[in-house]
Amino acid sequence: MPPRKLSETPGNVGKPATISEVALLAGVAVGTASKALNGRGSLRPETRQRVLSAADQLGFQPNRAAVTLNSGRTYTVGMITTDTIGRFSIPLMMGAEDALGAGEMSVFLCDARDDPIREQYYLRTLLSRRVDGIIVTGRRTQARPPIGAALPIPVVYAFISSADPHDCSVVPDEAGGARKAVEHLLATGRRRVAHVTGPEHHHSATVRATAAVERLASDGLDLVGAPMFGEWSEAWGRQAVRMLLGAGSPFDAVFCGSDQIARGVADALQAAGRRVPDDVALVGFDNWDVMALACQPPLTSVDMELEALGRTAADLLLAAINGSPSPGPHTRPCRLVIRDSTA
Amino acid sequence: MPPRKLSETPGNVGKPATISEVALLAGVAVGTASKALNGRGSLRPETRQRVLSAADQLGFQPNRAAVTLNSGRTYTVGMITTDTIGRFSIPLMMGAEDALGAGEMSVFLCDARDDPIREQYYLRTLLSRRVDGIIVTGRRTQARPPIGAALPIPVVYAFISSADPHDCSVVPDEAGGARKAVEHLLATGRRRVAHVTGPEHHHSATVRATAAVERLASDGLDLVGAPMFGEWSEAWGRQAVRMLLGAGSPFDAVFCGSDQIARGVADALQAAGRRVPDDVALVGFDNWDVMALACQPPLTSVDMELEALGRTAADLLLAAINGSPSPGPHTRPCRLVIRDSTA
DNA sequence: GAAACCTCGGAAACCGGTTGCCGAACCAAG
DNA sequence: CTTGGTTCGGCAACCGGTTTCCGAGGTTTC
Repeated sequence: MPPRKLSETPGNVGKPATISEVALLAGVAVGTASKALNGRGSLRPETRQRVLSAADQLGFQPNRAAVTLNSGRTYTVGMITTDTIGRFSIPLMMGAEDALGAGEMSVFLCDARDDPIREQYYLRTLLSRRVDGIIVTGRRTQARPPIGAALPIPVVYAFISSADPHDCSVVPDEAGGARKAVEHLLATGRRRVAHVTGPEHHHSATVRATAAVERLASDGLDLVGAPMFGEWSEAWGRQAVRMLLGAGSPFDAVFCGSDQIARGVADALQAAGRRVPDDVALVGFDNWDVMALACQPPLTSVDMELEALGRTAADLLLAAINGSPSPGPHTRPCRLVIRDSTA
Repeated sequence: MPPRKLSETPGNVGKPATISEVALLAGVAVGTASKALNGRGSLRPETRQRVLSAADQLGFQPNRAAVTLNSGRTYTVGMITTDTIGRFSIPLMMGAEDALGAGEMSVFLCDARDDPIREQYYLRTLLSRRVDGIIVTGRRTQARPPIGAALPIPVVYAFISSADPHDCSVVPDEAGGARKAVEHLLATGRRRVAHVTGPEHHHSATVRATAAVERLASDGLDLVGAPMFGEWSEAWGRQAVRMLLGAGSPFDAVFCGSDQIARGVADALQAAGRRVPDDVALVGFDNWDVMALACQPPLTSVDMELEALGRTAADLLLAAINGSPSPGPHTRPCRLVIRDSTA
């Protein structure tokens, strides 16, 4: 990114300059100006310089539509969030936008709002605009039907995955994240671990619960009770603690399916006179700073590294656009962030 | 440059067809096909139909670059978030994207990350892509320097405002929101209101505090103590309550500059044995569902209606693109959402 | 001094649509 | 049969660049 002056006044006003105006000012033909600006052809250095300074003087910026028309490339990708732009989409989008911007790509933002009609509308729009590729993101990790069949451009699914195993999908290793959480609890001496999480029909909830159970089993341990499926809410976390305490089975750790649940659990434990982490250690999921840091005590949590995931998705898309596709599912590790709730 | 693949799949969702292919299939000239598809010129209905079904059969979508090239319009706008995409930008962006999508416009997403260099880079990119207009958003309502001088396309500032009073800015009426909050507390019989808010150097904090003080004064009342400036965090809310209780001045309501602060206040009040709303009524700001609903009790809060604000900004931009600019600042009212914390 | 070779830059085709202009074909009227 | 008016659709210029091809002029070589 070359440092430019903030106000190139002559070029800023009115209509953008065209290459023919540049050529006229430099006293050359249009084609020659094009070569000079792109470092093509063989020109006398002096001529090239004359064109360059004319372009600079006029604040010339090539019209991308014209460039697109004969290169076939738009240097643009579409990003479709299948559901509403939310807490999970944002870091994904930021990571992707970052990686694409570094590759001189611009990003079309499309918010499909869980509506298949809108989704297809945006798909058609993007194809009409001849984007070089598409990233599909969403809130849930569950596999979804491909967004289209036999598309002329590469598509990468980020966070969500495509039901077609040949499609390129980038997903977090949620099971691995859950294992890391359990391992950390075991390493700090906990043996009686309960699990409170979201609804059973939610893919993430079952994957994480299953991984937690299996990891405990490989150390010959059982979960305290069954995995407690409920909602992704603080209220459910509080309620679950009341149920746990009522059941009477002792427990010294709770692994939660989300930070919101964990925070509800923390509040309810405190209200019941149980100390965190002394009596009960607590691990959340998502590493959502708003929850994890405001919780008392601050929450150990599993971070899915969504921004890096978005960046990876963008890199894979760029590679596919440049002719090196990486079909199939790709998994990225989660990271455990240790804070006071398990100290 | 790989050679263009010709139709290998019978599926029409495949590679983009050109208008000349449509014309060939329909047995007409290219220009005629164009007229048929756009309802221009005078064609026999039968001919028009033949072209339309040919286009349908090939899944024809006009190449937007070509359309752009001779209309000069891209049907695209840029959206620059000056700071990181976050909690405030999202509803703004969603609202704007919604309104623009309804107008057949696509949106370029640019995340400037509080970096002026990135901002100018994106501005140049957008201008090079000949977007029809630009929306500038950000996290803070404070006026900022114009993003560029004498730009050839309209610019609308949403949430943040431009320091140039001739620029079109759409901002929430934060002072009005604060007044509504105070009025509601007064209407429910509270007389001793404290105010806990964010840092004094933050524009929103001072605007809201000033409005609250003035509204109380117009009823002949004073704030309990001075406005308490601190951070936008729960921890500060908790600390402020300890300070308030320590100071000894009785209070029956706390108006908070954010929901996060309010939640901290709620927790600390409960820990101190004060009941909400019986002993102390509580009003937050932002109506951030995650905080306002999870708070115990659920929080009365001021909603800045950011999504509607984004929609308004987009509508103003569309109007400006179509030749009817609305320069200067525009203010949109806030809405008070009443919940149990002031019941 | 002539032929071969370079250098440099202009002319024009092309990308994929849109649109103004013009002429062919058809019809009715004189 | 000619004239005038209409209808319909083709031709070609144009949008703003990129790229290929080619030729003018200068230089080298024998």
